[in-house]
Amino acid sequence: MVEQDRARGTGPGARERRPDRKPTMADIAQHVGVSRALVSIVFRGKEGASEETRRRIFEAAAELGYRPDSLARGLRSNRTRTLGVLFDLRRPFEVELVEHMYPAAEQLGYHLLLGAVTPTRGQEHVVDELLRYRCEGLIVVGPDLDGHRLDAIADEVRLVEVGRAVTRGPVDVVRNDDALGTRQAVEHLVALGHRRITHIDGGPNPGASDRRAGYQRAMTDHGLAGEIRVVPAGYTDEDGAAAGRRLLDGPLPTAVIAANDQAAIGLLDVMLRAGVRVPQDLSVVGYDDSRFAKLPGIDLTSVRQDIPGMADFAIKAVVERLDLPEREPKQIALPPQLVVRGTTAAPHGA
Amino acid sequence: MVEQDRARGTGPGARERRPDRKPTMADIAQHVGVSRALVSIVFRGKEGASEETRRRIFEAAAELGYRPDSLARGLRSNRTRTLGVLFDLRRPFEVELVEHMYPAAEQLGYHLLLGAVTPTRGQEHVVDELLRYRCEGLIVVGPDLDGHRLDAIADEVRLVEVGRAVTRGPVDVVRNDDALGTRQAVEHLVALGHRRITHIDGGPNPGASDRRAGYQRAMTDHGLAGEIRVVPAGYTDEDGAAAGRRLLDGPLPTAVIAANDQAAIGLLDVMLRAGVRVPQDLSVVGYDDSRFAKLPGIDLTSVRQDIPGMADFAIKAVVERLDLPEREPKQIALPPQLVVRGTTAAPHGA
DNA sequence: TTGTATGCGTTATCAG
DNA sequence: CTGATAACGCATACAA
Repeated sequence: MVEQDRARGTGPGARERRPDRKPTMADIAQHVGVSRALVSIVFRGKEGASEETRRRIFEAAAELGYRPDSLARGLRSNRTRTLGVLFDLRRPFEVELVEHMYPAAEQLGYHLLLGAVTPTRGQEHVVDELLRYRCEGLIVVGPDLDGHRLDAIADEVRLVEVGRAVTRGPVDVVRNDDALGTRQAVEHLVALGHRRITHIDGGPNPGASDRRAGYQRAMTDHGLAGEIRVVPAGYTDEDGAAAGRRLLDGPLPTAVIAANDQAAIGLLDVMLRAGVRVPQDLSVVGYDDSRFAKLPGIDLTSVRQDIPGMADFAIKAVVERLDLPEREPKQIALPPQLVVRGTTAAPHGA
Repeated sequence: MVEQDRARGTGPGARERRPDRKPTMADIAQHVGVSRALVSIVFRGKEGASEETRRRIFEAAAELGYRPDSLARGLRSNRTRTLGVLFDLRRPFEVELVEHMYPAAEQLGYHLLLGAVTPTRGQEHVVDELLRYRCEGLIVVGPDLDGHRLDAIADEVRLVEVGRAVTRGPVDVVRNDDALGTRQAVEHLVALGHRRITHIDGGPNPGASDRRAGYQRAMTDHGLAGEIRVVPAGYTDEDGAAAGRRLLDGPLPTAVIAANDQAAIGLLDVMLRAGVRVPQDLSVVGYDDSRFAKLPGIDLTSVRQDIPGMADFAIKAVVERLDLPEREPKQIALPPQLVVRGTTAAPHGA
């Protein structure tokens, strides 16, 4: 019932101009006058073909517009050299992480297959899609799945988790040392002379509990256990703004450390509207060093995660486990770095 | 004779626990006790299998952890139902566009294959990669390639350009009506009572010339041709800040329309530092309605592009050209929408 | 250095 | 509904 036989010059007429069929290895073999196998050898860069033959084959390929077929190649060789990356397109942090994975993968001879989680596509769906393409490793950024589900996946494919560990299985984990980040913030403020430093908490969000713990331990280590204050909030502007309003009800601290930049910005806005000067009356530190932090007019002191380092580790970990089947999974927490900008200064009394 | 020889439990030992090989259709056919062809029919959702059989097959697939192989499927059927999307990971606008393409593609039964352009991967490279995976259509967001190169690509695959047209070939183009956006901004300001409205130009960047032209025509249409002022700038904070400093040298206009949000923010910062109150002394309009515009403390009136509409059009266009081979390529410019926030108000004298 | 034969997992067609 | 058979484009041992 496929009645549309669109005869594109089927007859004996000339058909050199536009090949209506994608050229294959057979076409270029015939064009050059060698066997298909030899063409395969040349395209894989294996030895077994003379320099002259290589040249002629590449020439013919360029002329005919030939391009190796990834599907056929992966199917036949049972080796796709592809790594799936699961991440959330709406999170700039994750997008930036992915961007840095490319050079690392390329250098090791692997391709990246992007699996974007969006409001319409859950993690399950994306993992399934990636696995259908036979990716050999999977890098899951900010996993939301429960541990059991990821355990099952780790059974089929090498797995790396970025951001947090949700699995007990043979899985590499790379994350930011969140606690160290807030510790650096505390130490920066203490060095400036602050003592009354309040933490705007991130609630149940990823990394938030470590950031809080880091704050608390650092305060304690500096003899400021008595000054510890934690205001419950979250990771949004609105959370930060609400925390700011609560802060305004009582005597202000001289500095706050927010669980992330968004919350810091919401708080900043409330403070400025209330006539609180930053950094003269109040120092503010964010977390993530997002693009917002760098904006003129915000210029927020913030904690930067080592994104290139995390991307690099994730790629190398999965490739190593692919190459060395018995390598033990590793877990690592990379140190962040405090970026000092205009929202922190010595407190009034100092 | 090729049918039965892949005996799973060949040896006498039990090895049911962990299949060390990825299950295939043959495995699940054998498990259920039907033919492989029938399993194929069921997984393709074609008619020819009883309800009962379907159920048993899906059950067995779930039990064995079977997943259809996209590589083999695409290779054999010569139909991947995959659309390649070329975009720049570092541009939030493009990322958001891609996010909105998913539901549209899914609904039409197509998959998206993401081809991210990064500092280490040029457009050429990405196009090549996408084509190797046999995607049937290609959506190029913000094309940088020269026309000739894209013409050649349009020859191999259905092509849609988003953002601007660089090709003369059979290509669909969807873009924002940039001129209409600045016209809306002008009309908003005129309605508020402004007459001295200056444009902060976007230089050679995409869309900038249309935005400038829209401003000029709208001013003229409102009898304000004599008030037209264009300050050369660009798309960055710094460009906007420099333009702001130039503005401060002379008598200020009552309103400015920046070529994009970034420039508006840079200008905003310079103005606020110089003691110019916004919107009391100066109204400011941005373009793009980026995440920055929505930030508390910025709250920028801005022109929002119809991102879902553009994504939708792009997907539908490429799918239509796939299904209806003779459909003529379309070009369309979608109307943007002005989002009024806190940086615009009536001028002093009004 | 080059050619031959086989199969990867699937779709697709055909006759039973 | 079954079972056999032929591709799809390529990789890869093995023969020449």
